[in-house]
Amino acid sequence: MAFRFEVLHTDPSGARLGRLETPHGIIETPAFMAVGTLGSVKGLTQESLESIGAQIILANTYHLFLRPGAELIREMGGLHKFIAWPHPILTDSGGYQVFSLAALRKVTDDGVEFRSHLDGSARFLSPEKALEIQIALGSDIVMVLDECIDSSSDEARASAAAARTLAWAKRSLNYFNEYGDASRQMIFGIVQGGAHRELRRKCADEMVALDFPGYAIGGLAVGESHQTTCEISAEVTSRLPANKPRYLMGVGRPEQIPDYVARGVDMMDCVLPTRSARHGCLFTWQGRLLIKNARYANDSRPIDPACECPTCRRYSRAYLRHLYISNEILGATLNTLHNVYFYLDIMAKIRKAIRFGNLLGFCSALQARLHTTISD
RNA sequence: GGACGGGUGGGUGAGUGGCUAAAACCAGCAGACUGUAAAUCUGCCGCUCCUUGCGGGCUACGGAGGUUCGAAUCCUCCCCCGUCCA
Repeated sequence: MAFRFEVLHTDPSGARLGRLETPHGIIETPAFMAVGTLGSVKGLTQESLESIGAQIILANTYHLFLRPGAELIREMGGLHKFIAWPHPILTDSGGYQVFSLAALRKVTDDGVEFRSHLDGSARFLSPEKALEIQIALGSDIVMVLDECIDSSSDEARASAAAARTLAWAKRSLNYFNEYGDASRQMIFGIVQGGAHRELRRKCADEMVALDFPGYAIGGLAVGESHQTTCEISAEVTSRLPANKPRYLMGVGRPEQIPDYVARGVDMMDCVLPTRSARHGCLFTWQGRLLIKNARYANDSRPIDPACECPTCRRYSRAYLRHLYISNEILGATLNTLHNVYFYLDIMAKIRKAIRFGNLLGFCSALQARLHTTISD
């Protein structure tokens, strides 16, 4: 069987240790997936991703559809070959762009009409089209097109988006069953419902009834409190089948990740480590470090003395600050390498904690300091 | 020696009587970033006082005088810089 997910161990908190086998490799869960929207984790080479143990990365259907186009990627032998990443890839459907590009799109029951941010041309993404593209890309995990809304949306709005997401999920599944290959790609349904528990429950139950091989929780961490994100996540995961992977989309901050894992989440992705790195915000076991701060001008220490990433093993804060201030590309690369390693390291430590049944102990130790900005 | 042009806050550089502590950009300082339209965005950036307010005082547009209720802006002289002519 090309895909196999198994839960190896469950922590008292509800956290799951698992492994997901795909045709391009195994993913140990809970897993963090670095975001490579355009087929590139910004600033990093595929070699460097491998060197820090990345097992899966994300790419984006909408963005690759605009450029270079799904057809070209298919001609080039598929996304894995095109980007020279022979390991697992998950493609997001473009559902998030429904949310983030609100000013440039129009949503109907049919699908989403986007005005391309590249050239202004009209582009249409339907559930079927999103699947067609992802099938052409050949990603290991494909996501259904969903309607992502602001978490402050009222119940009527959230209900409509959830209903649309559900209808689209059915169409997506039909399309995939007809044109896809379940031995080659795994399709995930996405639960919406805003910050409304009842809607989330309903959407989760109906999504489960469609019997997807995996489920995602979307539309969270888009403005609501962390507590709400946790509550909604717990609400949804409690309704999802235990033997299938759960993916909480778009989270989170380092100190929040264990909270999601404790709600039974197996997979996460977030632009925070990569974007923050480019913006000079580095994550450490002591909290966040803003490398451009003047206080690091002559600091010969590594970003985090407790970190064993390639950046910390070799380069000083002073040098990294210089690179950042001077706008040198290398700064973005080294910073990104550190932050992604840091996230992967958190996940490795979380998996270890789950194995020993002590995730909550790990959480409290971690969270006491991770939310701060360090100043030494 | 003569003719033009010009000297503005750390830098470049707008501004040609009050709306100017003085645009914009850069530099500097600080902050934000959660399925990436993001190597981006935001705030501060003369000194000082306090009841921290679209608050008060002081200093500031090469220098010194002057005109004016009011001058970076107009006039006079001086000092610098650039270009051209002797």
